Amino acid sequence: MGRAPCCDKASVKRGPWSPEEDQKLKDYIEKHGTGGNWIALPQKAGLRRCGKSCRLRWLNYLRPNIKHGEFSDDEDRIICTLFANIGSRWSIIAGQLPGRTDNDIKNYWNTKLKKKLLMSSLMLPNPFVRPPNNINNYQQYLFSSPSPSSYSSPLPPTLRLCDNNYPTLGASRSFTSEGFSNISTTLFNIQPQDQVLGSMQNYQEKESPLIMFGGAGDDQQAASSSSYDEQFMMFSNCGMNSIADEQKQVNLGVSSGDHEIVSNVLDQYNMSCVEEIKQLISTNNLSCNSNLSFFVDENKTVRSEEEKVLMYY
DNA sequence: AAATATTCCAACCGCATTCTA
DNA sequence: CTAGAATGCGGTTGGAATATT
Repeated sequence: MGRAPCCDKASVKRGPWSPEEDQKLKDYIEKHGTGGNWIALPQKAGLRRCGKSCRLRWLNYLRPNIKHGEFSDDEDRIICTLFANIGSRWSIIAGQLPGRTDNDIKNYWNTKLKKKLLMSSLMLPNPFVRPPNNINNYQQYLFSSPSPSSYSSPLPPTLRLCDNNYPTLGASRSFTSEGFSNISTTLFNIQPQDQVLGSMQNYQEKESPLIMFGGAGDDQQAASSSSYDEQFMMFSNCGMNSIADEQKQVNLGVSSGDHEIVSNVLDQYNMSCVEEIKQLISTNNLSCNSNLSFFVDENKTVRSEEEKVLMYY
C-alpha cells in the first residue's frame, strides 16, 4: 500500500512548463497570492497542473528576485563552508544566499562545486597538520575530523605536504594509439614546503598513468587527481590507512596489463619485499580501476586487502 | 557530418514534518 | 489529542544542450 497520490496523475500535465503556463501562474499569484493552498491553486489559476508542481515552479523559477547564472566566489565559499558543517541541508544553505533556491544550489553542488572541491582538496583535513598517531582508520578519521571551516581560506590554492619529507619517484608512460610507450621516471625530492599537487601536475603528462613511490596522504590524492583516468599506482610506507602503526603499505591503483611495468619499476629501484609484491600482483587478477592495498606486517609478511583507495566522491 | 558520450538542470517522487479540523 | 491533508525537503532522473570521438 503506497501513499495516496496528491493529485490525479492522469488528468494533470507534467514535464516542462510552457511560457503560457508560466504567465498564468505568475498572473494569478501576483493578483491573488498563493492563498495558502497550493493544492487548490492550479484549478483557480486555470492550470492543468499538480499543486506541488505549481509550488515548485513558482519557488524555483517564477518568484521575484530569483538569481540565475554563475555563482560568485563568495557564494562558493558560503556553500562550501555550510556544506562542511551541516551537510546537504540545501534549504538552510539557500537561506544564506539571497536569490538562490535550494534546487539551484543542490544542482550546482552536484555538477560543479563538488569537483572543484575535489581538486582543491577542501574536504581533506588540514594538510598542515599530521593526523594523530592513534588513528587506525584514515577514512573514519577523514569523515569525523573537524570541519574544514578551520581553514584560513575555504579554498586553499594548492595542496601541500604535511610534515613528511619523502623522496618521491614518479614514473609515467604515454598512451598512444600504438599502446603504451616505454616507462620514463623522474625522481622528486619533495620538501614539506613544496606544492605537491602543482609539481605533480607539472610533471605528469596529461594522458599517462602514474606510478609513484613514497609520499602519503595528500600525495595520494594528488596522484589520483592528476593521473589519467584514475590510473595510478602508489607505493608508500606511509599510506592512507596505517599511519598509526607504521606498517609498510603499498597502495595500488592499477589497470589491467600493468603487471610488467610494476615489476620493472620494482626491479629498478630494489624495493623491499619486491618478490612478495610481484607475486601478489601476478596472482591477483587486477582489473581496470581496481585498487588494492598491500601491507607488510612486523613479520615481513605481505598481506593484501582489497579496498577502495579513498576518494571523496 | 554523424554518432556517441557527457554535462547540466528543471522537474519529479516519495518520505518527513507541520498544519488543521 | 489525533488523523488526514498540505507543505517542505532532498535524492533522483529524463532529456536537452553541449562536447568529444
